[in-house]
This record gives sequence, C-alpha cells and structure tokens, in this order.
Amino acid sequence: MASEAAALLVDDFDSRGPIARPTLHDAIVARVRDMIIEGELAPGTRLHEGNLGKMLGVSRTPLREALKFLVSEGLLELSPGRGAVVRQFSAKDVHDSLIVLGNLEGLAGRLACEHATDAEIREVRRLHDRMMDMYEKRDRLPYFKLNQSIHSAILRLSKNEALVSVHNVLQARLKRIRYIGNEGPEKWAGAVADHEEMINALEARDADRLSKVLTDHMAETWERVRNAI
Amino acid sequence: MASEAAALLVDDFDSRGPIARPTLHDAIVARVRDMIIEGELAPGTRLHEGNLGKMLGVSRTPLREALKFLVSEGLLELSPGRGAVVRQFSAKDVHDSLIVLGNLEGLAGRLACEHATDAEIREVRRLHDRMMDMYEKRDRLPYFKLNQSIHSAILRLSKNEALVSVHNVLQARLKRIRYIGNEGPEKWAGAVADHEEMINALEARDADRLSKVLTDHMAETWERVRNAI
DNA sequence: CACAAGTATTCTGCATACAGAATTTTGTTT
DNA sequence: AAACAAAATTCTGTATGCAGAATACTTGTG
Repeated sequence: MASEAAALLVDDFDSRGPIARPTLHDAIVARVRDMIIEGELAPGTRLHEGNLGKMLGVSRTPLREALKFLVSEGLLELSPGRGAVVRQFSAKDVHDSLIVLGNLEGLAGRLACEHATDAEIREVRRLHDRMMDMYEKRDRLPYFKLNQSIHSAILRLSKNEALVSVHNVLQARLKRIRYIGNEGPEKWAGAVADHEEMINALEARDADRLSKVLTDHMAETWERVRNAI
Repeated sequence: MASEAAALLVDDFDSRGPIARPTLHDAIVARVRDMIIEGELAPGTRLHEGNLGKMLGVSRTPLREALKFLVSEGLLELSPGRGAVVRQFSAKDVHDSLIVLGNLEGLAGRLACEHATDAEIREVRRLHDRMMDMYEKRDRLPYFKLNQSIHSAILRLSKNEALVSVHNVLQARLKRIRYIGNEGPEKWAGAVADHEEMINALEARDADRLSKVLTDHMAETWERVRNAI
C-alpha cells in the first residue's frame, strides 16, 4: 500500500551515495506546490483532503503533513475547522515581496562577486548567451526558464545557504504570478538590457553595480506584473 | 479526548470577534519551537514522537504535523526513516544568516523611515528609553527582551508583511544562539551606542543612516556571538 | 414564494492500528 | 573478552476509524 502509493509520486531512484532519497512526503509537497504554481489549484481554492488524497493516491495522513509544510511556506492558509486554502496574494503582498526579493538578490549579487569562481561566472555567461538566443527567436518559455536559472545561479554563487533558502520561499510564493505576467515587447527589451548589464557587472566583479542592477530589475518586474494581478 | 489534550496546551480564549482562535496545531508548534529556542531540546537531539507526544499530552498525528511545520521553518531536519532531529547550525550557517538578517533589517529601517507614523516612532523611543534604564542597572534579561522588541518594532514599522515573515523565520533559527551569546561589558557598550544612533536616525527619518546602523549592528552581533558557537 | 429551523450529510481534527524499517539486545563463536 | 549474527524490540510511516464541527439539504411556516 505504502509502496503502491509512493510509486505514483516518487520517481525511481538508484540509491548509491549518501544523498537523501526522495520520500513520499517530499513528493507530495513538490506535487501540490507545482499544482499551486501552475494554477491548477487557484488562489482561494479550498483543498479537500479526501479528493486530493485520492487524486494523488495517498491517504489523508501524509497529505495533511505535506499541507502543514506548505502552510509554513506561505503557499496555503489554515482556516481552523475548514482546512487549507490556497493563499490569495493582494497587490500589496506582491509588491512587498518583490521589494524584499530585490533586496535579497542585490545582496546575492554582492556576495557572488566576492565568492564565485571564474569558472562559475563563465557558466552564468553561457546561460546568459543561451537566453539571448531565445530572445532573438522570441521563444518565450525557454527564455523564461533560462532567466530563472540565471537568477538562481547568482543566488547559488553567493554561497550563502540562508540567503538561498529565504529567497526560494519568497520566489515560490510569486512564481505563479510571474508566470502569467508576460510583458509586452518594449518591457521585454528593457529586461534584456538589464541582463546584459548583470552579466557584465558579474564578469567585472563589480559588486555595487551588480547589486544595483538586480535590485532595480526587480522593481521593474513589479511594473511588468502589476496589471496582471 | 481532543479537548482534554487541547486543555494542556491551548490557553483559554473567549471567542468574540473574527480573530482566529489558537488551534492545537499552533499550540504544539509554538511549544516545540520554544523548547528548541530555550535549549530544552538541544541541537542534534532526535525527537521521539511517542515520548514527546505523551509529554505534551497529544497523540502522534497532530504532533507529526507540527514537526513537519517546524521542518519547513528550518528548525528541524528530517532524516528519512528516523524522524526529526533538532537542526545543528554551523558557524558558517550562523554567519550567513546574520548577513541576511542585517540586510533585511537595513531594508526594514529604510522602509520604516518612509512609512512609520510619528506616534509609532515615539513608541519606539519609549522602548529605547526603557531599555537604556535596564542598561544603567545592568539588568540583562529585560534589556535583552526590550532590545528584541525594538528590532521587531522597526520590522513592523516597515509595514511590509513579507519582510516581517522572512525576518521572523531567520530570527527564530538564531534566537537560541543569541540567547546564550551574552557579550562582555565593552561589547555591550558598543551595542548600546548603536541603539542610540538607531533611535536618532529613526526620529530624523534618515533612511540611509538607519539602514546602515542596523546592518552594521548585525555584523557586530556576529563578533559578539561567534565564540559562543 | 421567501425564509427560517431542523435534519442529514460531509469534512476536518485527532486517535489508534498496523506494517516494515531501524535499533537494541542477546547469544554464539573464536 | 571481542566481534559478529540473529532475534526481539522499538520507532517511524501510513492507513483507517471515530467524534464533533461545518455545510448542504429538507421541510415547515409566514
């Protein structure tokens, strides 16, 4: 039973090495998180433990544990006596989060200039160039994904676990909104210009410049996204 | 049964108004969090669901849900097949977290200068003066608590929910360490001087100055705490 | 026909039961 | 006495059962 249920969710995994193998808990969390981010579970939706559990092929117990986890991440809200609800973010919530994200990315950029190796920076450059290719072709989805990768990479290069972790939490809350909020051509061009400056600043290890670009870039993200809320 | 268990943990609560009344879940989370922060559950301790549950007067189901919540907060780690363990923070973890906290408080100060009302700033001044009284008397515990209140107040005055929430998470992770890490007289004096500058900058609504003091103050916190790890 | 009260149903929150993994204890051999 | 193997025990992970709250439905009344 346990293994049957797990089979539906947990990918096969050859367990060499001491790496923690994915648990059912992790799989449920990841799955429900994706359902929220991709809009399958719209904000305000009340999560029905019975149905959702049947849908995922797990019983209520591990599902409820996963939901509590997502409550702590801020993706769900708990309404006592009536279970979990997909959290609604107001325009102010989004704006506030973007301000914090901008600040965190600014800090990450600063630290990355200090701690990244040359090889790591070259790797970001490769991501950047591939992203620019996609921009030339106006191929939105791969552009979007590479864009995300570049930001994640800069976070990772800060070599600051705590920073990565809080950034991820905030990022996850907004992912859905940023996913819908697709800018027009003019704004897209602006974003691309920002990215040119980012990679240049990183290669020059100019912490102040990189930090500023990243923070400002996030402020512009608000402009791109605000009317999509 | 449910109500009996709840009685052990959940304070009595007259339920007028639409304020969410504390649930057993919240009570367990708060209780275990406190046990970790106060060192009753030392880092590395493996949490025994049976014992801990009996101790708190709740069954394993809601306890496990609470533990998952605390895992997401970063206070516990999950070791598949062997339950939850109180997370150990390395010196680097603490340092990294303090850097992020410093940045967040800096941002909070900047925003507080913008958004706080005069009355709110006067309220912080009152906290500050009371704290200085406690410093004169060298009364450490109330000093410590007032100190925390001032920092929380500045966060709150930023009027940025997302900022408050990520700050709280990081703060909780370090609370235990900061609680032990009691500085000597020289460093204490330095911290007090920082606080003088903070309140002055806030009253002058000098965002740059307040932001800088807060960030630097956190860097000094590292010096005060580093040998306690 | 609208609406309120009472009833039936559904759903959450918690407790318990059970299987299998992890750990400890015990026994045996060298 | 040390080291290994096997058995017994404990503990986690999951499923299920049950009580009470929340919701939907039904029926009676103005």
